[in-house]
Amino acid sequence: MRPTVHDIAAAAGVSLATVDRVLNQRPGVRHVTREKVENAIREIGYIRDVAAANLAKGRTYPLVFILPASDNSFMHRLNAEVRAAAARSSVERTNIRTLEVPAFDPGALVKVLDELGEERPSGIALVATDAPEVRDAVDRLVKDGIPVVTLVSDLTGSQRHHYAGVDNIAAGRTAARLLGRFLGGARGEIAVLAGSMLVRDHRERLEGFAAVIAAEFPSLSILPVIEGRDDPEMAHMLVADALSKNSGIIGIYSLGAGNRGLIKALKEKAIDRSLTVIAHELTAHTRAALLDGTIDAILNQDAGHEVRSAIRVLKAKADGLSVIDAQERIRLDIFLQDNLP
Amino acid sequence: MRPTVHDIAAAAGVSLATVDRVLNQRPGVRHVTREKVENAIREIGYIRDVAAANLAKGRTYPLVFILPASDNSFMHRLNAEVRAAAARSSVERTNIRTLEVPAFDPGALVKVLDELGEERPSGIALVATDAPEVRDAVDRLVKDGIPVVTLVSDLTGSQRHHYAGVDNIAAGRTAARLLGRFLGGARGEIAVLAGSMLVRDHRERLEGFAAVIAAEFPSLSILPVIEGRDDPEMAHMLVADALSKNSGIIGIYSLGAGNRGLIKALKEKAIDRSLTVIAHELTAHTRAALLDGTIDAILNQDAGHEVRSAIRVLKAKADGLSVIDAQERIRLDIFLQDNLP
DNA sequence: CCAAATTTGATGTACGTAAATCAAAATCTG
DNA sequence: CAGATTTTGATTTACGTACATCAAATTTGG
Repeated sequence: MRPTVHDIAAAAGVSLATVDRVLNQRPGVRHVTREKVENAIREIGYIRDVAAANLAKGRTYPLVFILPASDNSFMHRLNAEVRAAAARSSVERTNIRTLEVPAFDPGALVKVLDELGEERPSGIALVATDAPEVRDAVDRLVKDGIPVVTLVSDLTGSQRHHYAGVDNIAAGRTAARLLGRFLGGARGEIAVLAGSMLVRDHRERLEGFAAVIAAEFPSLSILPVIEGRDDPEMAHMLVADALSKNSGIIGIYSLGAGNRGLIKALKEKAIDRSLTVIAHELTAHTRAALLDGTIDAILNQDAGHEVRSAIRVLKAKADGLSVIDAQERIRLDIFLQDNLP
Repeated sequence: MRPTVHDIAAAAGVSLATVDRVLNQRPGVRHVTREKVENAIREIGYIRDVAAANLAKGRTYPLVFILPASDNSFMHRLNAEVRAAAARSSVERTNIRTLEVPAFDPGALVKVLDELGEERPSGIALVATDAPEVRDAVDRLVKDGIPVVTLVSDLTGSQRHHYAGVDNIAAGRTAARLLGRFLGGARGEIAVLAGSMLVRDHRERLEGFAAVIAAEFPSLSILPVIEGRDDPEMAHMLVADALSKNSGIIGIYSLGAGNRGLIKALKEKAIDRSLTVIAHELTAHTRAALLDGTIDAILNQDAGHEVRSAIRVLKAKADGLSVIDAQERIRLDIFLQDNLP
């Protein structure tokens, strides 16, 4: 049987009340006594029964998710997953609130973060806009003892407790190797469709992609990045245009959203050409395109896993517990026609 | 606030004791009263607080993992993950026991399963040997109300509650497409190294692999399967032999274990040849081979995820709760040099 | 309609922890 | 050393559920 507070009391030769004072850092315990109790805790290997403690405290974990107000399918998905998690709140003792902030607006994000500093929720998960002032705001929260997890997009050099998202440099590198290998030594040009180079995850994907292409596939050259602002219409126009003008394009890497437009352009302009296409994010559209051969591979991050992981980590940090690292690593999913879920 | 048993009692106009009798299916409640209570439960949306219930019951979940006594790195890994989970037992209220049974021995497995039917643990996870008598033994357990999860290898047509493992047909198909695409239309022969065609997961991988090669890569032909019994020595010998005798081999698919031997053979016999190699299971050896270019891609199933998922599912089933399906889907990991964990 | 059987209610204890109160003991201050 | 202060102990209640006991009410059978 697992040791209880009573066992600590017996082992330390003190009363239950004193044990409680030590465990919950309440005042009124002499230094020597406190140490006696702490030693006993260590010796008998006491671990607080979090379930019982939460029951006694009537504890819930108020968590806040800060998401950008972006109108693309991935953010919708993320939002839906947060709501799904909120629907499990009563079982998980969480109390989840979602705040939407304008995308790419560090000022707005900082404002929200600072307000949350007053409110002191049990944890905060945010899709970070990578700016120094945001980093500082996050560091203030962390210093204040509030668990912070970055979601999907990380924050350079910040003190955030955890990042629940994929390694985007690795994603870009993987895309490059897949594309390069699929093209099998052919010579030609690669078009890259991104949302915006202002977003850190897109920048990182491009960085990884370009590095591997340059180092390992010298017969391929990357055209100037097409920025489609994650917007299907715009992506459609820009890609169609590029395909019309440049007949040397043999591959496309779509590292952001707006793939609906990309696919439309491909179906219009490239039925005769055998383009190799790698895209990010599994949606109804990209899935269909993968199955009909318009797209060759899809790289994906599972929004549901990211949200659930963020919640697990925030709860654990709030209780000062450790997490199972391997469990919280968000993996890059690679989908071909054959392994779609 | 979440409704409690008291709220049910009030809503149904009965006493706490009666609610308790209904909730825990104790006798001595008239049919009409039982229905009144059940309606109240449904109406106010009561959900039992599992943490409090477990506390009151002093409940633990005795779980049994049945693993084959195979001496390959994947099974070692699986074993280690079960032990790691057992180490978390006190926190998770589990009580995990591992039973090793001879591999490929349906009789031994059935015997163990039948004994467990007497013992009635909270749940059983087993690496199934795909045989009718095993299926029947599992179905007996399920009929008896014991939650059963197959792990890594599934059991055809059985009533098991859940399968915690990858879709091996999809894995084989994925391997084929990767290999085919990487080879870019070249003509030649593909060697397949398996453990044994008696194991269901290996058979399925081959089945998927062969289907896609036949359908989509007609320039490739598959050589008769090499059965290395998941043994490095044997794999080494057989692969070296095949490479010596057949200069038409341009690709290799290793769908089982024993990759250490494969890699050794490749380094000895194929330094001059540009073979494309796809292997299963990420180990220290395959990882190194992937990084130095000996292997081109690794397909992997995460043993840790499989074990943790099996435990979550068994606990949920034991409590009659539902699981988050997306969370319990075991994904096929595809690793290239660039996205290794 | 009465006795027997069944159903229901009332109540208490337990699980492991948190939190509060009050009294007793120990320590410190002057 | 008295008195003030700090530290410690003892005890109680609570969280939401499980489970047991005994009494009271209701239903059933004859």
